[in-house]
Amino acid sequence: MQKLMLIDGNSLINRAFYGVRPLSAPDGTPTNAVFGFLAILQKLLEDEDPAGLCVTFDRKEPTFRHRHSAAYKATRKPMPEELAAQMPVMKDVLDALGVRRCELAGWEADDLLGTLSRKAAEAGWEAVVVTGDKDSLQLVGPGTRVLNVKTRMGQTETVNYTPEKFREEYGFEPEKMVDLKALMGDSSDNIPGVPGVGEKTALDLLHRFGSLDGVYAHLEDPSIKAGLRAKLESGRDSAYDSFWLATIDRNAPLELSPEELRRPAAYGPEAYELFKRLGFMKFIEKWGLRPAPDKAPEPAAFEGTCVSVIPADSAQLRSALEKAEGKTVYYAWDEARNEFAAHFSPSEEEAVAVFLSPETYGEDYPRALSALFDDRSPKAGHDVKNLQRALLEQGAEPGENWVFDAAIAAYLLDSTAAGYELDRLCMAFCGFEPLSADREEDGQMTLSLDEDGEKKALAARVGALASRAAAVAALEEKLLPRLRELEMEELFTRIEMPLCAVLARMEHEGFLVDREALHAFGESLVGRIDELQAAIWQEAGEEFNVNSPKQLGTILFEKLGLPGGKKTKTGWSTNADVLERLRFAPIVGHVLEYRELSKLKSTYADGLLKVIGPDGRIHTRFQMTVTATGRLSSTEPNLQNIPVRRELGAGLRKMFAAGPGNVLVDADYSQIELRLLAHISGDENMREAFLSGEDVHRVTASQVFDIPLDKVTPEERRRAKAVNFGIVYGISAFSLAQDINVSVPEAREYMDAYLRRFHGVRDYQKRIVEQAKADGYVTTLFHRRRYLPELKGNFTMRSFAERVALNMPIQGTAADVIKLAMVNVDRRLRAEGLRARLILQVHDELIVECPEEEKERAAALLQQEMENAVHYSVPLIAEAKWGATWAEAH
DNA sequence: AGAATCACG
DNA sequence: ACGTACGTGATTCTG
Repeated sequence: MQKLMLIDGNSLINRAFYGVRPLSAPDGTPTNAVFGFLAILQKLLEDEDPAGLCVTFDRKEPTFRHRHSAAYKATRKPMPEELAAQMPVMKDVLDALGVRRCELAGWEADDLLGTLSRKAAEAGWEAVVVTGDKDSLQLVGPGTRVLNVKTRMGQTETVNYTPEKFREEYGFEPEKMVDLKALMGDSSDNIPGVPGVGEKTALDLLHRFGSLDGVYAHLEDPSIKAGLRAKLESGRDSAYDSFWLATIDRNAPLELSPEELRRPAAYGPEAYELFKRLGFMKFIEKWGLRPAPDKAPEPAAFEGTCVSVIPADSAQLRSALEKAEGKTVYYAWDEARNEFAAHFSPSEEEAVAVFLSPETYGEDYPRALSALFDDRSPKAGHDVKNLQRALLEQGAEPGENWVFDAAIAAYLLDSTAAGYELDRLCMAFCGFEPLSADREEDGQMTLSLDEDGEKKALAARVGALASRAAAVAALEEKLLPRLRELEMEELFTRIEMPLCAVLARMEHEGFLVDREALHAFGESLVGRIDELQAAIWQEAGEEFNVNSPKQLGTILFEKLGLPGGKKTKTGWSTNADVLERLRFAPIVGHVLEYRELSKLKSTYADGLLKVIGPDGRIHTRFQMTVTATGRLSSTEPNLQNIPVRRELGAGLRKMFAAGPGNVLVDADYSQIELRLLAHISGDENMREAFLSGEDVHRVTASQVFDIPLDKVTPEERRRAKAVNFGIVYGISAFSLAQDINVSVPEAREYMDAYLRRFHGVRDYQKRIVEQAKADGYVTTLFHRRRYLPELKGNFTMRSFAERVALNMPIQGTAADVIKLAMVNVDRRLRAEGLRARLILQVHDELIVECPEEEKERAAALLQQEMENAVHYSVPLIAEAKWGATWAEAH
């Protein structure tokens, strides 16, 4: 049977709008809802592959029904301006894709969906109605399904309502959806229903009496309590009016037949042009959109002479670079081939590209590279840290004076963007894509072509790399002024750019690990893991995969009947929080230990062994453009989450060691986030706590529980610590209660007491949220910013965004501060001629490896630079220790 | 590919 | 009434 997909345009674009991060076309038109809509559409088309497609829209004019309803008084909520501005774009997009739109004055989108689905059924097609609202569920029936689309945290999920599914969920026939709405109403649709009757009551009434009429026919039924009966009696008119309002009219005067709604076989060039203009790279690729054959996209033409130089020796290289003196040089590299290009403009009429390939140089390649990156000019690139690391791996010098990184600039402008690849940035900021070097194809070309062909292939590689370098120049022109406008030039120039080289060297240096000890540790776990598995199977009475939460849940909560609340959307929750409460059952203790050990074995023992380099060291990769707050992250492997909290796991840190004759110096900030909260909020009480040098959690306990400082018990301190953490994260009483295992009212008392005592913090919280709502973003003390579009969303999203608004300035400023400290530490270590080198950062902790004899100086230097990176109204304290291993030094 | 879990600050 | 702490990454299972 052929499928006709009917989409409720208004409902879907609304879903797409909320919770989608801000996004706009190069000309400034907001496009986030359109983008979100397309993402949903793409998934729908993939899943369902319908033969026909139509999107319906509401008109602004009130419908016939609205005008004639006594109950319909309230005006509809106006569409947010930002969304309304996107409706014309939405329509252009659908037209360009050849998707039929349908709207009709005086008729609601629902009526059109109803009418079209009826026509589909009559023509022998299956209708699939897609909507985010529940009203259309009344259309479910033979030949018509409804896909209910929900968006959660950017993810879309659909519920497929067949008649069976509907009956299973609601317990009555789909057409009785109208009766349900008539009773319970629908605030989003301005359907009043019976005042005082909600979903629960309405469902119960329908299950017992079958329909609205049934309910009113049995109004005197003794099972209906007097209060409810009174509500039903006084709400009778409203209920029947609501019934009429909620009924979809499947006979709208529409002339469309399913045949006319067939999808086009291919998308035309209009779609390409429009999507390019909007910056929708992802969809151009996904849907294979192509420009009209006669006008392939061209980067803005360069009027002037363009010279490509492939120097054959260092003399030629030197002379090629002469004219670069003082001009910014833009670099690009090809990771797979290890080829590098420099691009610069000696004058407005000239452009020069210098290209280096290992093929030409052999052993001299490092020296040639060092020359290409010498310090006669400021340098710029895209993903500079990785480029610098590549040079270090080659044995070349990346040079100084790196002034611009397109990826980092774009990240500072929007730290929650989907990505910062060069192509994407070009498209978004300059409106064209650079030529990209398709590496694999090139590789095959060179192998199979003759000499002349090889020259062509080489020219293509040079061209592609030069074009990428030139793209960086174009991006600098767009991004740098914007960074200045947002007051982030300092952050960019003084912190992020110099940090690239520091991180490149840290990655290059790596962290020595004891391979044998790590292997032995892993092996030592195997026996116990097997024992535990056997015990678990025995206690369960059957063999199953303990690693499967699903199977484990079934065993624990169904077979063994342990008390467990359903938590996750796929079934039982079996996380440590849940299991910890069930420790009385021996099997649960065994599962917890099994989990602990298998985590250590798979992620740490086995995982780390896999990434030890030939030099015996682990070279993590620090990501500079990942986090929303400005922190670094660490991957392949992640060295920022090596166990420490529990004894067994902490043993791993004995295997992270200093090289022969060396020692590790580990310095960490004490309570940096709380200190920054004290400074940023200006809370006098909290500042005094830090200035006094007392343990801040004890001070907090003494204040919150109103007891003398020396009477604070360890348990009170523990709770106060949890309150402090919670405050930094923007806590609710519920979560605090959960965390420290007290009742919700009790947790609320703690929080109230806290905010009474630290009213500067309370004022700060209020202030920052208001500020965020007014601006749409929050910033750190270094002006790093994070946009918070979710502040405009529903309750859940808004609450989340409010917590982020509280936390980001604190977490983000801490990130700024330690980054600055790293730049200063690295600079001083080198200036003072020490051999000590930074090798790891773990958010508030820096690790240096140095010769034994430098340890005191390195420790002092670390502490000094960390404590003096900034001078705020609360001192920052760092403590440095040393040892042969990470375990000893921390 | 997404969900669940758990390691860290 | 809602739904429940901020920021990450790796591994494993599952559809």
